[in-house]
Amino acid sequence: MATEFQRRVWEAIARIPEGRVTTYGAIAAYLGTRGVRAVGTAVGKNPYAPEVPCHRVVPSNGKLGNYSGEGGAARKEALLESEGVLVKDGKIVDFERIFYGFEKE
DNA sequence: AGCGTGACGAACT
DNA sequence: TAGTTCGCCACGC
Repeated sequence: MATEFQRRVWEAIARIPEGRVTTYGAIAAYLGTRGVRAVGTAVGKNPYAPEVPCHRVVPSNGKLGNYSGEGGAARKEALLESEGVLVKDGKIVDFERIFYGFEKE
C-alpha cells in the first residue's frame, strides 16, 4: 500500500483525460505542495499500473521524462502516441496545447 | 533527528 | 544551448 500523499498523486493523474498530459509541477501545485520531487518520487515508487496513466505525466521541459515501466521512456512514448499524443524526437508535440491543467474541469 | 535518494524545476554559469 | 547547482517535499534507513 502507499501513503495518502501517494494516493493523492494517482488521483490527480487519473483525472488526466486521454490524449492530454500534465506536468509534475502541475500535480504538485494541485496537491498544494511545492516539492515536485515528492510527486516524482511518489509516482515512481507507485505500482505504475494501467489503472494509473502515469505515462501522461511529463516534465515541464516538454519531453517525456522518465518511466520505471518496461521499456522505460520508450514505452511511455508508445502509450502517449496510442492516445493521440504525438512525440517527436522524444519531445511532446504541441505540448502546451495538449497540456492538461487541473481546476479547469 | 539526520542523511541519502528520487519518473523534477528553475536559476546560474 | 548545454551542463551544473541548489532547492523543493516525501520516504526509507
